[in-house]
Amino acid sequence: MEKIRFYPLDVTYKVMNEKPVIHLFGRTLDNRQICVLYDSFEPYFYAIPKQNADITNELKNFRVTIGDEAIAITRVEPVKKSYLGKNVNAIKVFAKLPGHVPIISGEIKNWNDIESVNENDILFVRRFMIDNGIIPLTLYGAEGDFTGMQLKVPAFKAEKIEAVEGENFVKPRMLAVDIETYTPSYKEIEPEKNPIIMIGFYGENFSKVFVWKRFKTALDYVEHVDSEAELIKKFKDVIEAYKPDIITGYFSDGFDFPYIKTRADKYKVKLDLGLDFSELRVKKNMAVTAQITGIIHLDIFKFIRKIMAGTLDTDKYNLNAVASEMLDEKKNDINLDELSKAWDNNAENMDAFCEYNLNDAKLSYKLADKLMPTISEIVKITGLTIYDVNRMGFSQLVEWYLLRQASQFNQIAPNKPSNDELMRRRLRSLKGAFVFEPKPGLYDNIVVFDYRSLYPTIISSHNIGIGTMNCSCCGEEAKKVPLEDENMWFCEKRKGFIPTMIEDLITRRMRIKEIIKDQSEEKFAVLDARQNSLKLLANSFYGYLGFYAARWYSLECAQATTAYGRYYIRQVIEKAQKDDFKVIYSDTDSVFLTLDGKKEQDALRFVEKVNQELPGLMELEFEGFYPSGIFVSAKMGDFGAKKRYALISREGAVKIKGFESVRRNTSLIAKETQEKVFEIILKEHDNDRALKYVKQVVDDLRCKKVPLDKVIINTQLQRDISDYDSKGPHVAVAQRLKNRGINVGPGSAIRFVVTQGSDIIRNRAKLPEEVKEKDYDSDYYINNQVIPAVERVFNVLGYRKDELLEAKEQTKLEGFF
DNA sequence: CCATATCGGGG
DNA sequence: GTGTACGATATGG
Repeated sequence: MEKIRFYPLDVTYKVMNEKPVIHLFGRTLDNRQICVLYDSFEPYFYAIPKQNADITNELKNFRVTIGDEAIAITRVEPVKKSYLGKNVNAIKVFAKLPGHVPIISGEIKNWNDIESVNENDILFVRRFMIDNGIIPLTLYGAEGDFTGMQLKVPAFKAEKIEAVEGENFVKPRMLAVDIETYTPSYKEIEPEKNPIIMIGFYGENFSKVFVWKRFKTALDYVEHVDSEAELIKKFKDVIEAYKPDIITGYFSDGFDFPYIKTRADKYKVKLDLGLDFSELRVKKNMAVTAQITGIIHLDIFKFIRKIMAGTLDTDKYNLNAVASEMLDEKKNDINLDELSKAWDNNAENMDAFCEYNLNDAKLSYKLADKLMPTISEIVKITGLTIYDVNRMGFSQLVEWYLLRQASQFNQIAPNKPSNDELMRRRLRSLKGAFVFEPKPGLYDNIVVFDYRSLYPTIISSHNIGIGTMNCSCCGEEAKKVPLEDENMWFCEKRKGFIPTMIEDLITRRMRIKEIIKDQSEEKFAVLDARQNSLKLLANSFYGYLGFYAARWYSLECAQATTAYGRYYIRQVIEKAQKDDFKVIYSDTDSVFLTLDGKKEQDALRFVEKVNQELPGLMELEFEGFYPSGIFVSAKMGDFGAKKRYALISREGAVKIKGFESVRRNTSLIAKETQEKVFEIILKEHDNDRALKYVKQVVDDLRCKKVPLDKVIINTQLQRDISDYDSKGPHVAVAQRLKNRGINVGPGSAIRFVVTQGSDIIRNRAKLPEEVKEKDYDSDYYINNQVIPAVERVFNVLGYRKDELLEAKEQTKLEGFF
């Protein structure tokens, strides 16, 4: 027997000799790839019999024949478990193969003596990982022997696998991939029809771009091959030679890998990239995914959109926007429409496209590298593989965290809802947070308080969970949830499963926050990623409880959470008003007030006072002081709209919330004007100067001083031109493109400028290329773009719309004389 | 107005 | 693979 130590990265199983064999692909402590095999884990699920029913004999004798295969229960084991707050005598039902579990459980779940069948849909590999405490990226020791099994990496058959002390695996070997395809302007992307032109790779000390035509190039990383089939073979060779743990790309689940697969199939090139020689698997069901056995495919776009979206400012998740914000780097500025032209034209002037291709791969690599600490921490908290974490949303991450913990806490997990139940749940809604509408206006000396992790701390502090709701042990004695029309309470004697889990996440995070300050830069990054992941997960619990497809769904619990939320925020408002602060706005967990002559110190003391009376982990925080802020009305009425304000910090940073300043169908000039107006009003408190600024822009538009590129409006066709009934300007432009023989379809980006004239707008919408510099319609841009963007702000300040439009003061005319 | 359909990312 | 996304926005009835 030999001993090895290794880090699992990707886990699968395979049926061999009628036995499921777990394959743990990973790296050994001395950094070699390995596959650890384990064949002693049995598939099982739970059956909960009705009270006093003894079904062990029936289960033992159970047989079903599917095709010519006889399927039986291999053995049963009585177990004492907890299920939704109650103790139950359950039966662990074992099967020979994972595939037998849904068959057996499906057959027996309707038996009269069976209350329910549980955990019958937990994937075998995940079941194995939970039951054996396997967490990817952490160190394990295995005892066993190397076998002669044919894999691309050494195979080690383990008799025993156990966690051992040691550093975590932090530097997976990563390779980023990006392809460019032949796609003429305004044509759709068609993998069946159009070839891949080039494939770019970026890794550690590795930059390559392969192209299948020959041309002169000054770039040393460009390599030529003779056909697209060769190119695809090269793709396989590079991956096999580089031996990455992770292959990453941007939207590679949905684009690069499916495209490569389609082209490979066309040429009958086998993409047996898996470490077990299995082929790249592209599954085109609901969401397209691409998977390679033993190598983690990380689609970094998916992770960013699903998990990081809330922490980013951008509301577009294309590579350029995301890289700009996260890396402060951009995509190369080229016109991709020209690529296909250059390709047809003897592959001349290709260098810029090769650079573009490599840069995209590089950006994906850098994004994946930057997010690796966060991904790794989510892996360690949930125990899922990187591949799985990459493809799950918050509710699934919470669910798998709970599933793993449930097993540790001897809980049987509730089932996923049936379709009927799903429909019923979807129809239910809950009362949300409390909002104190702001009175529109400009305010000075603003202080903002907010509850730190309001909902998580409520769930923990008030013991909110399914098993603790309306318990008989406390009954009417317990403190009631502040709901008007319902009598609800949570146990005050024993802590529930859900609140225990969330409390654990919150306290773990608090401990990290305490020690994080005096760490080296490297340690800080890891700890910061960990505390952030803990926060992300804790913050998802409330949403999870109210999520219709959740196993631990409980709208009652979600309702109790928001009820307490409303209660506590109202408390702050009332107490602040009693202490003579002026409350101007409040939403969910934050309160904005003005000092009204008092000092910042008074506000700090107020927070302390409130905190003394809060239960458990709940805490009100002093978020900040702002010398000035403006709250704006959504409609033109007297009441402010929620979540629409702009604040300026002491340092002069303007924080804009809730204004559609970056809308797709807005021209640059409208966006710019809005931003500048906020800046002038908040920084200089000079409304007249802000007004003058707008008048100047209006004036510049009238005199055509605003350059053409600031009046271009970007839109995207949503469907086929013929399918539009009402033809907006962008549809009219698309129609004209089509008439010219250019194939525009859904997804085509249409840029246009509204030009002068007396015709209806859609007939005056032109392509920017067709418009001369000063040929745009000033009135359209003034009245439909710039004025609407700033109108609300000026409304609040007591200006009327027509004042914005009045001509600039006569000073301007002096030039005429 | 509410219900249903499509889109996102990618070239 | 003991599986199947999701939330926003645009259009249609």
